[in-house]
Amino acid sequence: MVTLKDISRDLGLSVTQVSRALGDHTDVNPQTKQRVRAAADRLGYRPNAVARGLKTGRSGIVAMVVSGTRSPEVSAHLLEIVMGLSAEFSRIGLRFVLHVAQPDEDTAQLHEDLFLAGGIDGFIVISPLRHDPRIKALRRLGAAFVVHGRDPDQRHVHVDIDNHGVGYRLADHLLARGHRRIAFLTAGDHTFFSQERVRGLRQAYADRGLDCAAAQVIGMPMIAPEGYRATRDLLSQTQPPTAIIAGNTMLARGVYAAAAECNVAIPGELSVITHDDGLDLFGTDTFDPPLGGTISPLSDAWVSVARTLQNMIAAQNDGLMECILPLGFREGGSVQSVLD
Amino acid sequence: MVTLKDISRDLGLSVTQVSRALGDHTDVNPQTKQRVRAAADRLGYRPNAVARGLKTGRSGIVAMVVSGTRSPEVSAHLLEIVMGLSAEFSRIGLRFVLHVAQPDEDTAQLHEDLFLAGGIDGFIVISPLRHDPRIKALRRLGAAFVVHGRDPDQRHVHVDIDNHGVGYRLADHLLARGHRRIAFLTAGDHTFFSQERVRGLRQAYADRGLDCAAAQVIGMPMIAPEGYRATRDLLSQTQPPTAIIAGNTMLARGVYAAAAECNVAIPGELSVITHDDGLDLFGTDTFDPPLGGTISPLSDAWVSVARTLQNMIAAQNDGLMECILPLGFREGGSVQSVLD
DNA sequence: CCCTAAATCCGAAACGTTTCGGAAAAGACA
DNA sequence: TGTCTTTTCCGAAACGTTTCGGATTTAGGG
Repeated sequence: MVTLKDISRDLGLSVTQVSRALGDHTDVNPQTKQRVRAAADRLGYRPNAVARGLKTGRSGIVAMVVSGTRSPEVSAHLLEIVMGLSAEFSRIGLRFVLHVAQPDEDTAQLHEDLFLAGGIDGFIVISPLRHDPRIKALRRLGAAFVVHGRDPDQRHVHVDIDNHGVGYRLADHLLARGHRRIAFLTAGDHTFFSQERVRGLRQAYADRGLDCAAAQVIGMPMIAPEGYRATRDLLSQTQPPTAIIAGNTMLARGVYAAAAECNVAIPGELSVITHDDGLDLFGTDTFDPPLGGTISPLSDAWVSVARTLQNMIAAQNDGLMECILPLGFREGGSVQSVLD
Repeated sequence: MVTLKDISRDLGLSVTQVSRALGDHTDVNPQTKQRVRAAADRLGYRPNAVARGLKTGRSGIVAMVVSGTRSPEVSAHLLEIVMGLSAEFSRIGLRFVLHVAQPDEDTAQLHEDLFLAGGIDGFIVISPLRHDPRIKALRRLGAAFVVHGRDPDQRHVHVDIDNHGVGYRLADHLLARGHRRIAFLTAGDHTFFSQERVRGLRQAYADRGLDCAAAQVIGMPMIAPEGYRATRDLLSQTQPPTAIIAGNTMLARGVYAAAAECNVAIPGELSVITHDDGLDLFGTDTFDPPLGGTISPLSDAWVSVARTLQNMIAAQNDGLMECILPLGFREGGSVQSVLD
């Protein structure tokens, strides 16, 4: 391994000056810098991240811990998220690594172990639950971390979207077109984002003076097979809903499949609408008819997540920060009015 | 952060003795060990992995770099692999992390950067190509790594199965039951394992004095949609094959789907057989009729991979090691004889 | 009571880097 | 010539750990 000392010996300089030259500090002669850089190149010097980490207390590595899963969709979704985060972090000079835990492993403990061992500057937490134990652990440890989403039961830095707005706008879009019996396929009640969306939906009914009892809120894992199953059930009711809100595009995929199988035309006999997180996988443009709804690309979220975490690491910024990303809307062709 | 120095001060001992006590060395009084351990517990001491890494040159972290992908099946497959490796490494006290590269990123360069920065003891390489650039880079750097699979163009430590045997046994099993027109759905020719399997298949024909021209070898990405498409094509031939060998269970899934859609009965009108890597996802018991073929659980491979890498890291073992895992066979109910 | 060996301890150096405080040299100005 | 800046450099300490070599104490054997 080539070290600073090797370069300094080669050049007859002190280790100090070599370090400062490579770090482009001010108090080193410009042509000395050149010589040092040349020598470093020639000898194949690579700074030792471990030594640097010991001295500076920073490794340049951020991590995310996720639980393994059996669902191919969840895996694919997860990996696309990881790719997005990875790209964003490498853009700002940080390295992003993933630790995949066993499904039954205690991830809060894992975060703690990882943090206390040192060598990890910060963490990303996604899909927080209410009273999320990972967040609790990271807070207790004083670790730098940012959450994508929000746990209302604990204060923490987060990047999120306006989920109340998502529920409101999706419902309102349907209500404005005469729909009343609306089914809302969403996550279980253990997640805040789902609670918020439901609240938004109810608000939309209320703002129009309507009774939200006409809406059916159904919680489930947000993957295609569940959307399929729920839709089959819904369509076999005596009074099936005229519109379905799918919490994400995977659920929507299931809704489309079930509708096709039941010979229910979209949007003729059933309107469908979703929130689209902009992942390639299950993109709304792969739907026929094209799927409408709110849009907020995750790729935008990752930019904020990465930058925010970088700030926290650099500045020990303890001031609570929150970043709510804007919401778009795409008309699509999956909704039809039921007004006369 | 609680350090050895804190403990030593608390106990009136030297840092040396504290370190040795916690390391359970011989020349420290048993009851001193107790005191030290108690103090460490009480103060909440956690060894600093970075400092230890600087001193020992080992971090206890092994990594795998993979390219991101668009295919949900590949993602799911990958994540299950990662879970398996993760479990195995954590069992032997090493930490396994994943770095997901962009699809267009140079992974060989990434391995190099990661290694030269220090802090990573070894690497896992899966799905090697011929003349694999990652292997070339790791060899050049003298890094510890083990490959699952094999690149015959370079010497390296690897854990693999007998792929010639896989091809041979699968083909032989069908040939013994009278099949001659056999389609073999496998990976492209850029992978050694596929070449070997094909060689095995040809050998099986030859050993029976048969002309292997009756076999169709078709290369493709080994995922369900491709298996589906290929099977549709095959079944629409004027003389369709009487048996299909699917390179893995994902391909087999596609084969089953296509056969069902074409109203071709398995095994009545079409025999199917596969190599099963024992992943939960697409397990052979989820097939109807149950899918037969060779078996070699990847979970077994991970045990070897982890242990081998551990040895390499510990002992700088440069002696070329190779580990060929045994092959099982499961009869299943997906093959029928075409003999009179 | 002395000598040796075992048991138990400790100081100091090392890993490779960053950085603080100062030192030397050179030029500017009086 | 002497003083003051500016430029350019360097020694040494520090991060937290492991480990080598030696030091001190205690026990055992004669």
